[in-house]
Amino acid sequence: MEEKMGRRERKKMQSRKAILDAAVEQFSQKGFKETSVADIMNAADLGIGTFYNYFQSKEEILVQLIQQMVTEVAEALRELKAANRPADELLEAGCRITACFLDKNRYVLPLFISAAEHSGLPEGSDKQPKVASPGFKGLYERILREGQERGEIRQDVPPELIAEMFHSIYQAAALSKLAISFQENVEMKTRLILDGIRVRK
Amino acid sequence: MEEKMGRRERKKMQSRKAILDAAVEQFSQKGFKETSVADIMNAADLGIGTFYNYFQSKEEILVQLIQQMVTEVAEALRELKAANRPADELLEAGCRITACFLDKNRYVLPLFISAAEHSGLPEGSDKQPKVASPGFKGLYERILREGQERGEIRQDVPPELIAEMFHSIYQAAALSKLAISFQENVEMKTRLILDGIRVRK
DNA sequence: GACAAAAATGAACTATATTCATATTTCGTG
DNA sequence: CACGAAATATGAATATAGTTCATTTTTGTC
Repeated sequence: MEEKMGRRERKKMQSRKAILDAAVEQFSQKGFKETSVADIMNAADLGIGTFYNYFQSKEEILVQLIQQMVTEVAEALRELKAANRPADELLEAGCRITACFLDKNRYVLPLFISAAEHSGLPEGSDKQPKVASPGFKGLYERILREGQERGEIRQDVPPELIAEMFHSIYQAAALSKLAISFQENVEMKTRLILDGIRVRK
Repeated sequence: MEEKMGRRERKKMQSRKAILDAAVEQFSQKGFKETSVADIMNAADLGIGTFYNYFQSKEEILVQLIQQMVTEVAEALRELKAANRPADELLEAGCRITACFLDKNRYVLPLFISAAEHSGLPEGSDKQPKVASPGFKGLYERILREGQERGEIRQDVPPELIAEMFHSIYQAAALSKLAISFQENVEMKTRLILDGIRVRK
């Protein structure tokens, strides 16, 4: 890989990072819609026009932020999966990892939610950004499928469906107004699902 | 109740309905964000300014639309609940009613989703419209609680949590890209949860 | 130091939500 | 019926924010 990097590229990375950081800060504080591109660029101490040298639109930066976070968590999950543990254990651990990540990075919750917004666009719309979930959902799906192959998970539940369910649990927990913590919320639900899909001995 | 209504009020209702209908049509077709107030009012054959005699903002009309739909479904559920059937049966029927309603009213799905958008706003924001869910979630919660009292539902699962879970299932199904129908999607997940929370005999 | 490529910039452009002063319609009253 | 007041309708004007672009500034090379 390229380890060398001219001053130019380094500077460009710096600006990019400054914009991303400022965006996280502003989005977390005021929400996506209430944050203007001008807000972001002021916080980043850069001219407004500069924004469009790095991102195609205000929406794109949100998508990239989410993408980045999902990748980070998915990476941790993938490592765990390599250890070849039974599916239910993996899923429970996965939920713990995710919850832990979100707990440490409180600011992502509002972003996570803002992402849902874009799904409101009608099917064909070319503006529709393909948001991050495949990374997550695909991984969960594979874990479940392999669990089925090993006879740990019931055969009569479609993995895509359960994966979707796990995903929606995170989404819902992020929005939750309940008194319990994100972690508790997600763990209880996860265990419930696992009880439902585990092959009973 | 007032059954009498002057021509004036009748006309006002007419305009209101025209705007709501036009909004549903336009939102369903182009999505919330892509629909302008002008689009709505053109479709309703009314002046643009008139919109603001009926709704405070473009967001408010979305909230009212959702509110209206949720109320409609919740009403059907409430009737069913009066029949005093066991909780799991009620919940399964509830899911069927909701799925059926959404199937008949395809246009609400995009709206349903657009509603999530507003949850992205930070907590304190006075702009945050309190969206519809309480009607739904509250009802599910009560059904679950009564099921617990009758010993049909496990005591160790907080009803608020399960209610939230059901809610998120609908949300997710609306967004789902899976091949199966909304109805199938929701029914499978519902049965899974029910299996998890029913008291085993 | 001079030239070219890359990056930064903010004024100008565009689109759209919202306001508002005015016009039109409705309806009770003399 | 006529009149005035209250309700409703209206679209031009305003304000805001995303995006473009011609220009300037910075960076790297010879």
